[in-house]
Amino acid sequence: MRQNKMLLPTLREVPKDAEIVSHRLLLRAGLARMFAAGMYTYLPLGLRVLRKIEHIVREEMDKSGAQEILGSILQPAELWHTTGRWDDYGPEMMKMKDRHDRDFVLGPTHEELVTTLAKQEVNSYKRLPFNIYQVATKFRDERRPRFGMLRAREFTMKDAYSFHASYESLGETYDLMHKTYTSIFTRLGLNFRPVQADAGTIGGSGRNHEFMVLADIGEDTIAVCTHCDYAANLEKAEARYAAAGVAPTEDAPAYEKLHTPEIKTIDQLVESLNVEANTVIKTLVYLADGEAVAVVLRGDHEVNELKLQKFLGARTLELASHAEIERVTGVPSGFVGPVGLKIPVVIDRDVLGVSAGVAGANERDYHFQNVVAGRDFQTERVGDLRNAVVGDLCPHCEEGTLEFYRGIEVGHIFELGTKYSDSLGATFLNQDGKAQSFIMGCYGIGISRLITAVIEQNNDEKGIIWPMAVAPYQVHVIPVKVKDEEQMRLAEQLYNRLREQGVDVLLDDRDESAGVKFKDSDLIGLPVRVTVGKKAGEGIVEFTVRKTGEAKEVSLEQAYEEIMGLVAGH
RNA sequence: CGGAAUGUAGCGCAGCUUGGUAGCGCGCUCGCCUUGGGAGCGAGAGGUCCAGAGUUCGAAUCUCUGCAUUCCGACCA
Repeated sequence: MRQNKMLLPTLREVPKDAEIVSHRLLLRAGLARMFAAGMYTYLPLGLRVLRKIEHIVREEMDKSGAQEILGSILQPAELWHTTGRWDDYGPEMMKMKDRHDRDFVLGPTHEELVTTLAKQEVNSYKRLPFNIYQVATKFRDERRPRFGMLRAREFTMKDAYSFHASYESLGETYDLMHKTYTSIFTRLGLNFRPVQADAGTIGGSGRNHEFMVLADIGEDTIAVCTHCDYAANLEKAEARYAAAGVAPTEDAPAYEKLHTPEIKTIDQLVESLNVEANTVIKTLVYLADGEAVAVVLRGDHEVNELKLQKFLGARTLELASHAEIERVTGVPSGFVGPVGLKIPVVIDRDVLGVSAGVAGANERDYHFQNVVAGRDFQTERVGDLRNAVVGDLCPHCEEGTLEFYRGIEVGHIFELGTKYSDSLGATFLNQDGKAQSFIMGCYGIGISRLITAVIEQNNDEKGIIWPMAVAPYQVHVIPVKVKDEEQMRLAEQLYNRLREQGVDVLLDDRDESAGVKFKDSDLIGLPVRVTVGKKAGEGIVEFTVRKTGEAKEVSLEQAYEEIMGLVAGH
């Protein structure tokens, strides 16, 4: 491609609404433009990156034996009513009506559609297992689109769905997809981790893993063991309970009341009573399916609402407001405690290790000290209800502790089981001649999100540093002075020769100053640059690797050989 | 959905307090000059000042309402 007429609008100044590095570079390097929150137009350069990522994903999926289809994005509401997800997904879905006032959905994911397809077209165990996928646009009406393309309302996703006659078969395909995803993200040059996660509204009965690209701007926190390969999303991460830390209750003195006017928060307690936060017993009030329940935690811990919801078996869970707290407990928030509390109480197990704690007295402006779990309040319902914290013991091995990273979720794989086939009545005849629900798995990759992830992990103060595998062009050829016939002739010669060999080359044939060309070249970040300058007459050019900045003067022939070596395999 | 900020030329911003001819830098067009790190000189083009209503002789500026974008949180995956 010649740069002169290309729609490649690089920006010198940073658009003020872009805060994170990848978003700024996306705009500055002329890859895409935003027209409304969470909606982007890919420009030529950005589209090439998207296509290259898609290509790698397709190659690896095809290699795994999966078959590509393309489903309708517009879907009738009935499908979603049948599985109950019209309500479960709720406002996250883009909904619309046609001229007959019938409801439709712009698909946020395609389990309903593909399961229905299988129901209609496959009716024998002899056709199983199979795995079908598509690369398609998805719509989600996000409450808050942000971070550029990281959380968009319209985005490109690869989604795959596998169908099986047995759980063994599902497990095999799940493992294969795990391997396939690992190959894909490795080829993209990403630093990533597969982690255990929550299945969310996709649901499912079996295993599920998220593939996380490590990056500070990631929206998720992941807990990783220092010793073994345990890694989990914080929403899911367990901490091994150190039972040895439980103190004997007999030794503690009886609890007594303290006057603590206007002392409501843990921080205030820690300061005014001169105690450690880990000896404070805090009590939060939640509404689980509308019923009040008190959650008791150590002062330095945070409740994990997913764990709590599962522990309670609740369908909905929300933190009670100050008014509701006072209504159900009779005490203003800040002074609620487990001793003598009237509403049901659940306790995080680490509270059992607090030997003589400080807790709310269920009376305005008073706390108790020397409170002991089991002696002073009931401990019938105890569980792991808190977020793991740095330094917690690994739940998986004997030696490690947990450390935290931020991650961008770029893939998620699920063992679904029969959730969708059951509700949609998607069955096949098994070997015994009986109707059986398909056993399913599903596997997603956020293709457009990967662009953000790649940029986030591959940039410097000058711009993007594309890995060869996804670079929009592999080589940037820059004649410094386009009016110099010698320079242009040499540059064109290299450009044409590389193109004939199938190398993606961008030729900067703009009549711009050298400075402008170099700045743009660094910003766009193609892996290799060949500068044709003053020594063009001698057949000498400069060969530069963007990543290392390493530059050397070589003959045109040497430059060609170096490039062919670097692009080999891509 | 709660909190905060911002909206003026393609991009980045000033002007608003104290109402009176809409400005700067970059980019863009033309000419000259220049071509190894966002050059220089000269001449130009480009604006419903987010929208609507109000106050006023007069509103980018004051008031109200709405919309949009961004950030924090909640939420989602």
